[in-house]
Amino acid sequence: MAIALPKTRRGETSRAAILSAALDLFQERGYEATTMRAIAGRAGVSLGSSYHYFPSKEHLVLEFYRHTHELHAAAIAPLLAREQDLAVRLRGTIRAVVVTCEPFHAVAGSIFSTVANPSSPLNPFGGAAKPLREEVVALYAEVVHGSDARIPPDVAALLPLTLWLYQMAILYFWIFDRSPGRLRTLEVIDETTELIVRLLGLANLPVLRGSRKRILTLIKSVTEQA
Amino acid sequence: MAIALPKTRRGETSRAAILSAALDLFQERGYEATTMRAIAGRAGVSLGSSYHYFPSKEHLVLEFYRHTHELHAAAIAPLLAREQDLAVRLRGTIRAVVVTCEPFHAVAGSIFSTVANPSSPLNPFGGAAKPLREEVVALYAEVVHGSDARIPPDVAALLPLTLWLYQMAILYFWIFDRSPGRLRTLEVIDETTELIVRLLGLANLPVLRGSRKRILTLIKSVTEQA
DNA sequence: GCTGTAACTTGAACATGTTCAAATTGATTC
DNA sequence: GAATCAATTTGAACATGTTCAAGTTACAGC
Repeated sequence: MAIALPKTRRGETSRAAILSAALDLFQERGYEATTMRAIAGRAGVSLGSSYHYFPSKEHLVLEFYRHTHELHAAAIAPLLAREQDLAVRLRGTIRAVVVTCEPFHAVAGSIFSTVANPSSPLNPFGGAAKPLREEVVALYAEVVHGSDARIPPDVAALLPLTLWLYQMAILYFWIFDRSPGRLRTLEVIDETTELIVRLLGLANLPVLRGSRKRILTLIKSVTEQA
Repeated sequence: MAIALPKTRRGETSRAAILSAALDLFQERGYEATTMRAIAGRAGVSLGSSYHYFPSKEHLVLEFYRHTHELHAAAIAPLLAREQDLAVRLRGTIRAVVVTCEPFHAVAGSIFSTVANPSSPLNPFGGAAKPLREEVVALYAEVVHGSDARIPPDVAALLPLTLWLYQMAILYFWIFDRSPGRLRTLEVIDETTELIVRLLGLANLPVLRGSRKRILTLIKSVTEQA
């Protein structure tokens, strides 16, 4: 069960070959159609060896997820370095998510459901995915704090986590999107990012103060469970 | 693949026995721990017979879902007949969802993930689950329209579908809730239902008009995909 | 060079969802 | 009552994720 980190060069080679074969095959055939035997076969190792480095097929998905996160982070680095406007930063970041994931669109459905399973070790609220989740949340913290938007501290504290949830919602929509060029998802992104930024601007209105407090308490309560 | 509806009394008996055995076992052992062989065994039929009436194990989950929906609808009927206040109706309805589902809490995780899988025939946005989804949406339409709340028509038109989404979100939270008596979920329900009703009251404020239109367009766009 | 040990590798074995061709049943028709 | 035929039932066979005990490798210490 425990993940065995390779301790020799030979082990590193094997682990890397298995991971690389898995990523390729997931992309080529999808998650379910990729068998552990096929992964082992392409990696040039035996079936049992795969289980030495990855406790289950699901754990290979986690690596897949990490892979796309790294692509995404690299893709938006220039934007985050250059741009100050929050709406532009947010829109660019979320657009980049779906652009980065586009090659995996056909695969994404089964992967998402694997990850959404609360009893899976991989579910984003749970233990195994925690390091990766924190990386993504940190990325959204940079999106927010690197902007020139003036956001009340109580809102700013919870915004990155909320944006991470928002990203997951967009991805779920994207999975169902069959429109050419995934245009509908891009439209929804443009709409929602603008809406979010606008609502952030309204958060200081007296009439919304009460609701804002409620919402913040709620988000804190919901997320601290994870 | 096609679902075979029983055409003889004998077939009806078999189908009913399989379904009943499945519901019992899902509750006793959970979804994954229940094997098709165990279902067939308890139902007193052979393994192959189960597949004559239910194309897959997942399809048995759909029946499970339908079962809880019927329990839920029955549970809230008195409330809906008596009460006029929207906040009370909504809170009672959502509370009843988690109360009804409580016996299945341990099982709910894997069931939810099965259902959330976009490539599953069962996913709530897709085809096979459509009739049931429409029943649930209709139930929320009754919650809204049977109240004395005065809601703008454009909002009222989309509210039931939105509340259905809201119910799914609450259920997802509930699945993770390990607090005694599921108190945290009940708290979140109280908070969110009050928030929803309050925001509905604010929807007519001029400053929110623009956002309201945006939000409605968005919800329509998101849901018509299904 | 030898030995011991930890790391690594292997593939057979197992459990379980699913398929399918063949067997059985039971009602309808003559 | 015999023939027919669709509905139903059966269980063996298959694919695949996972486990595990046994085998192999390679390096550290002598």
